Amino acid sequence: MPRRTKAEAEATREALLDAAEDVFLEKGVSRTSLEHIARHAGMTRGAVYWHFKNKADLFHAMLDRVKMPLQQIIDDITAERQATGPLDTLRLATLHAFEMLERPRSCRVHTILMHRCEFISDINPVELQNRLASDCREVVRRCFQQAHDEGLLIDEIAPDVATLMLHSMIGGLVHDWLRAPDSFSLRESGGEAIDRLFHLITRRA
Amino acid sequence: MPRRTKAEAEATREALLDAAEDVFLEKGVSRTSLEHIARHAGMTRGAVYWHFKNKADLFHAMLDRVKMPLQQIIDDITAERQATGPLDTLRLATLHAFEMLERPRSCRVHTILMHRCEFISDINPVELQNRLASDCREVVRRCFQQAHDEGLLIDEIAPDVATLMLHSMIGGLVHDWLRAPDSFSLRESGGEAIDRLFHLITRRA
DNA sequence: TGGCATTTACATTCATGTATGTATGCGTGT
DNA sequence: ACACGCATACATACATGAATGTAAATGCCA
Repeated sequence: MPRRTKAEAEATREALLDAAEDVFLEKGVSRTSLEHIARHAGMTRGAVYWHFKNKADLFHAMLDRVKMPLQQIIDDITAERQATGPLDTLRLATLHAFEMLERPRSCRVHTILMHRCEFISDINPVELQNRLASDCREVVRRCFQQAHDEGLLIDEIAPDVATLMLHSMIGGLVHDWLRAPDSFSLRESGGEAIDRLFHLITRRA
Repeated sequence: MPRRTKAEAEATREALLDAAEDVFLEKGVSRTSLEHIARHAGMTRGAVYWHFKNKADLFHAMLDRVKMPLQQIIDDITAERQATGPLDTLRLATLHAFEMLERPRSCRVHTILMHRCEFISDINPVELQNRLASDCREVVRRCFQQAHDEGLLIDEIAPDVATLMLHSMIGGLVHDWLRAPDSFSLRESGGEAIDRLFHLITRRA
């Protein structure tokens, strides 16, 4: 029964993307066919090929519905929301990214990106993450540099080292949590670890 | 020209595994066929099917040639090599794991495991890493608990939090480094970050 | 009625597994 | 020592299934 209204067509597009999230998450990207996705959404492959050029196109459309955590951090830092200083800016941006990640769709999509896919056509998530990571590291580094210049950092920690410590802790927490989201709360346990790190490297008054 | 000596047969087996590392690393696991691997080793699929049951079997044989970093850490900690205390045991075990990871084969295989594969038949690397991670976390936690009991940890840091901090930093460093091994030295930069973390949480005399 | 959304049908490609072919090393008997 | 026979270490050929992309058919809203 083809040809619904324009709004219904848009709804099936979203349903297809929802189905893609489900099946990708369960079976991995390369092992799921477009047939699987279509059937899971109650459609046939024809619907998929009408809305998307191919599997890679669908995959990227799925990615476009969420924001990368590192991109979120970059944006938050450059926006400097409610900053009481560069260290607090970094800390709040990190916690904000954790909150965003715990939203169901974000969690699903990023789990797929991290643990359920290797390559998709000629564009690979590793390169994408690589650029994001180095961009983010640079923004964080500038922030720590500013904190250092303002005398907010303890002497033992150089801005570069602080950057690596924070960045790796964020990456490790996200990576571990996405592998088993039920094993701990990213916002609570992860947030506490981040808080402790900032507590340790902040110069005490 | 079939039937080489037993030693030569073993050599082709190793050559096939070497080829698998190369091609998996370049194209990802799911996108490489056994034909690709065989051709890259100068053989045909017949050789592959002689030495291995199928792709999954070959993949696991490839994994068996290296040791998991987290397993290395677990072994080092339980062996307590040259320990001057629980904190130093943890620190040295971590640095040792970093050293092991920088060996070419280890680097290649773990890059494949982290960034070039999603599922292989019915056994998936995520589950494998998951069990290793929780085992390792438990061993590390006991070590930090002992350090706490001996008064080696500063008061602000509970053993559980220290465990999460160390574990996530290790995971993040390894993850980031494997994504771009040339961008920094795991042993040097990563080691410095780890050293700094232990410096920060150790009670000063 | 015409163009939009979707299904159905079809051709092609590709990886896999298996079956078969084949030449060689190696043990065995004498 | 030497020929014989077999198991070994591969290569080749083939059958199968699965996924992809596309073209034609179909129904429905406007």
